[in-house]
Amino acid sequence: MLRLTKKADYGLMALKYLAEHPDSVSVSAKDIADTYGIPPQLLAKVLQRLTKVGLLRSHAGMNGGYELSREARRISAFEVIHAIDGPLFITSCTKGSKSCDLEPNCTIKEPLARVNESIAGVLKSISIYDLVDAETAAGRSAEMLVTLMHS
Amino acid sequence: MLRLTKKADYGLMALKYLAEHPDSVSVSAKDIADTYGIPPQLLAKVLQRLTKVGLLRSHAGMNGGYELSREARRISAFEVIHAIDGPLFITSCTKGSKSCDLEPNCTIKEPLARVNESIAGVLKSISIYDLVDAETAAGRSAEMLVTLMHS
DNA sequence: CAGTATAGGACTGATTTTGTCGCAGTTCAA
DNA sequence: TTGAACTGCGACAAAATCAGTCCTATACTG
Ligand code: FES
Ligand code: FES
Repeated sequence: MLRLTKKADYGLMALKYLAEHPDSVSVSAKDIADTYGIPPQLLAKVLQRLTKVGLLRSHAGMNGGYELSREARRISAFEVIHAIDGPLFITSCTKGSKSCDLEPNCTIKEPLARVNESIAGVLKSISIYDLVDAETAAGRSAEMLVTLMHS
Repeated sequence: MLRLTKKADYGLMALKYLAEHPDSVSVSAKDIADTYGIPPQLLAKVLQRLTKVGLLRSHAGMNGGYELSREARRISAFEVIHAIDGPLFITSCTKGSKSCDLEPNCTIKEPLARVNESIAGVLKSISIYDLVDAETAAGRSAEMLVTLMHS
């Protein structure tokens, strides 16, 4: 349950890699795929998607590749996951498109929406930079959560 | 993404139903399935699973059915989801059974484990009773979270 | 015993996820 | 100007997971 798709995982790994190599002007999908041992073409698609939503800047051609469009500190895990896996909804029926047939009966959706918000809050409080410098993540996460809950 | 399986949804709905009908000594799977319009046999399996892990008590035979094994306030959404959807967590590679092949390279797992804990915390702070009396859920959730984070 | 209910294994079909292939466009540098 | 090394897509195939059904056994009630 509640598991991230591999694509999202790949995306986070790639962004982390980019954050760790700010010196390189741009890194190709293949480079990242090779170092992590993940399917190059699949990673390429993930990175293309991240580019499309504006988290990355791409550069075609020889010595081309990708670079972060903002500093790692300003890219949240939520954005990445949202871009790749789509809007995260804990309820099995996606409220967005088509409400499920048990809508009138199901009273579980509402309270679970709050849980959803909490989770989104946690994810928003984690930045790519936090993945690099893992130690700071816990503290920041707790801080953000408290303020989030008081709002 | 991050969506609950329908089974887990059904399980939560059923438990909520049971919490709302404490007067009835026991309720059959069919009763619940009918009121919510979900496949009876599927719900039956879910309830069987919940019985197996001790969240419900079952009673075969005529006028048989299920009842909560504890008060609704003491059954968390986490337990229900965990029982039905299994222990798999936000990291795509289940740490429990078999570590994925990119284990040595992937440095993302660790920080994400914290996120995982936070989410589990939220789920643990929601009880079946909170689903019934939805208004209180938000408050309790926030409270629990803050204490959780400070531990 | 007859009827109703849980218990659970096996199985099929639907849906989602994961990964591949092929081709078109872009950039760079020899 | 040619070709190698890239990104950008769309379609597709393979694999895994989920949802739902069926069938049989067992337990309890009256
Ligand atoms: S399961 Fe669809 S509205 Fe709750
Ligand atoms: S994806 Fe398996 S260890 Fe990170």
